[in-house]
Amino acid sequence: MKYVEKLRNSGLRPTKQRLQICEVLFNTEKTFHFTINELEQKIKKQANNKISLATVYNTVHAFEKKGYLKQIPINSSETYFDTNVTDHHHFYDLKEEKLIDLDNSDVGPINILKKINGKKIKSVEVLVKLED
Amino acid sequence: MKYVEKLRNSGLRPTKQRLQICEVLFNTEKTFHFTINELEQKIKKQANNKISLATVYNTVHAFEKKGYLKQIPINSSETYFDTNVTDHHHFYDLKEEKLIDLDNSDVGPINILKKINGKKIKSVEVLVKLED
DNA sequence: ATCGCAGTTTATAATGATTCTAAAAAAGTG
DNA sequence: CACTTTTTTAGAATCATTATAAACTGCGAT
Ligand SMILES: [Mn+2]
Ligand SMILES: [Mn+2]
Ligand SMILES: [Zn+2]
Ligand SMILES: [Zn+2]
Repeated sequence: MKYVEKLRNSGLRPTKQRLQICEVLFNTEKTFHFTINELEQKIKKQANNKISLATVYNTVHAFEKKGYLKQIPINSSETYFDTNVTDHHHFYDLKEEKLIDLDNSDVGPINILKKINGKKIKSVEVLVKLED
Repeated sequence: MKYVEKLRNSGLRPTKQRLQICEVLFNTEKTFHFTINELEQKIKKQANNKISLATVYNTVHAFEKKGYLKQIPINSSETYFDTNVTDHHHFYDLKEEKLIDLDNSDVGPINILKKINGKKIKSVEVLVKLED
């Protein structure tokens, strides 16, 4: 399995459930955005067996902590995750409630002039809300 | 009362509760960020009488709809609101879980090059996460 | 291979922010 | 005041997420 190493190197045991979730999340051409519920549906369909919801949450949080996923800050009732962990930005289509990637090259360089004492910048994220 | 007109002009009846919440939210030098629970505490202390939690929610949402407040997209269990409704950006101090304003002038001009067919840009918000 | 243990999964319960409900109170109108 | 509409309210409901604790599994040591 191609994800066994990845998991072992992260100190995560390559369990059947984690490997299945890896397939769904990472074995694709394109990266994508998802909620936990969307992921659960995808697993059920693509791997056609169910993984406990608690395990899906646990795994997503474990992967996030290891840097394989990131959370997108959106005002939505459900948390959105992204399999694209490179620095990039987002459109948020308010009507469709869908995220669309915005490459760094689609946004001019962002220069934060203000400094906060004793703190360093961890990330800079732009959210562009879209309406009709 | 200085907020009676403001409410009437928005089609909101100037009730005792709304006026009290106006005092807490808008009768200050500086704008600020808050969660519903922080606002409830502030009301209890500053106006020393309690307003039903449902009313605080109702009022905050009514004010948001009228454009007197805005919601800040953050990954937090509680929703954050802002009494500063001008276009501006935010630092988010991950350890303190506090928002700090970033003026437009503290961030270079942002130019979104990508266009989405049939959609227009409603807002552009930058979130800068801070760590130690 | 077997043992033993820490790590993981799971069903289910608990939590907690937010929303809903429907009855009582207050505001606006004349 | 009498009447209508809006608002407030306490409490219940909702629902995404997290906690629990028992069963299971991966894996290194014997
Ligand atoms: Mn989370
Ligand atoms: Mn809300
Ligand atoms: Zn993305
Ligand atoms: Zn602000």
